[in-house]
Amino acid sequence: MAQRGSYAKGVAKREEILERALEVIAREGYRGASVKELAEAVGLSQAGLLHYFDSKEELFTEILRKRDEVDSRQFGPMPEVAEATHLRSGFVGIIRHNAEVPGLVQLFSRMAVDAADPQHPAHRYFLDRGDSLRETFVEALRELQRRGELTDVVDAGVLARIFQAVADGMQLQWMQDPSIDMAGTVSALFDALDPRNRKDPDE
Amino acid sequence: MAQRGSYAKGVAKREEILERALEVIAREGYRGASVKELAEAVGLSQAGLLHYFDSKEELFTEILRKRDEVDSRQFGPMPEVAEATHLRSGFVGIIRHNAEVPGLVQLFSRMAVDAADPQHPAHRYFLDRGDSLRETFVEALRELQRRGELTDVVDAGVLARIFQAVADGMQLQWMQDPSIDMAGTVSALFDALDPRNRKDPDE
DNA sequence: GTCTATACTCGGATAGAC
DNA sequence: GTCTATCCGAGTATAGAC
Repeated sequence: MAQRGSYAKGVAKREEILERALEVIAREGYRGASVKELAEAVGLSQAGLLHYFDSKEELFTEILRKRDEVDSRQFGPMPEVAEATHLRSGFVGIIRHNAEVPGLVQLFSRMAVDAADPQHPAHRYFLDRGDSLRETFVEALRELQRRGELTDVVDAGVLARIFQAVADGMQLQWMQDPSIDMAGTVSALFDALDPRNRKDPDE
Repeated sequence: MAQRGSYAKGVAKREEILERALEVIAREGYRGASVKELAEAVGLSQAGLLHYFDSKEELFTEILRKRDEVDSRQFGPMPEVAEATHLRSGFVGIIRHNAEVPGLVQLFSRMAVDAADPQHPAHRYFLDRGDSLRETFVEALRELQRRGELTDVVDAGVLARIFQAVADGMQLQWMQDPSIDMAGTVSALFDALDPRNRKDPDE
């Protein structure tokens, strides 16, 4: 099951399910939802939904994957965001968008914790996602450093980790108190790390 | 119950239980532990343990509180860490210490997600803890800004949020991959935000 | 392919004996 | 104050009919 190779089982339907699940969770939130709840929201019985996935954990992992896929379509493929000039606006834009879909933020954070267990289906997902995110970042950050728009006191790889951590950490704060400005705070970090903002007034 | 007022029920024992729980979780890790598991590890039956707490959620919330209490004893009371000069070393020290107690990091992160629900007993805990952490930080950060050791491009309150987010976010990354250097990365952020590191070589 | 029905497990809570 | 025993609900997974 779940294998796309050979003659996969209802791949199209599967994708459709994931997209619907995504909408539902984004709109109605995620509170440790059970398979049954999600199934009904998607218009299937619990058993019917699990027909397409091996387990609950796999199901939710696939939802996260689908989300990345959808996002990267909407916000332009990563390569584009990767361009140094658009890194900041692209990143901040995604975060601003996330503030519109609290359910997905919760799902992501919850899974991130559960997936700490190397046995969890989402474990590899998070590792790979982190790697690729930082890869994209490092490239763009290096370019910014070359241009003198970003501090070069710290290695770009470390800065990439920091940006990732800030984004994830701000989500935690925001879940407790949705009134805070996730995107604005991350944006401020770019300012704080821009050496040009610190030249003496008599430039 | 759980009220310290009037004639509390075995307050001493309660505290002892929390301290033991802390040790056990720190040492043996936390994998969404059940009350029963924890109870046995602490030398009680499930019912025996729940005699001291209203519910599982309340129990684990209290464990987090106890942890803060213990930590603040070990690392000097917050007021001391709050001193600008020691902010960085104090903060980084705590993070380094956290890397020695993975179970507590997991418990904290897990609870942070669950407590997004305003009904959760730990909801207030996280709000208050965040407030007080940032309060402490803001004071010290302002002093650093005055001394010219920290960028003043961004408001100290925002910087405080950023530091909190980085610490929390690095924990998530570290749970996935314990080989990364949480403390070192946070430390690097201090460097990156220090304007003195950016003066021209011909100072 | 999808449903209904059910089996099974786990975990939290509670009653009641000692 | 602590235990044993039990209850109950939730939730996943699976069997089997249609």
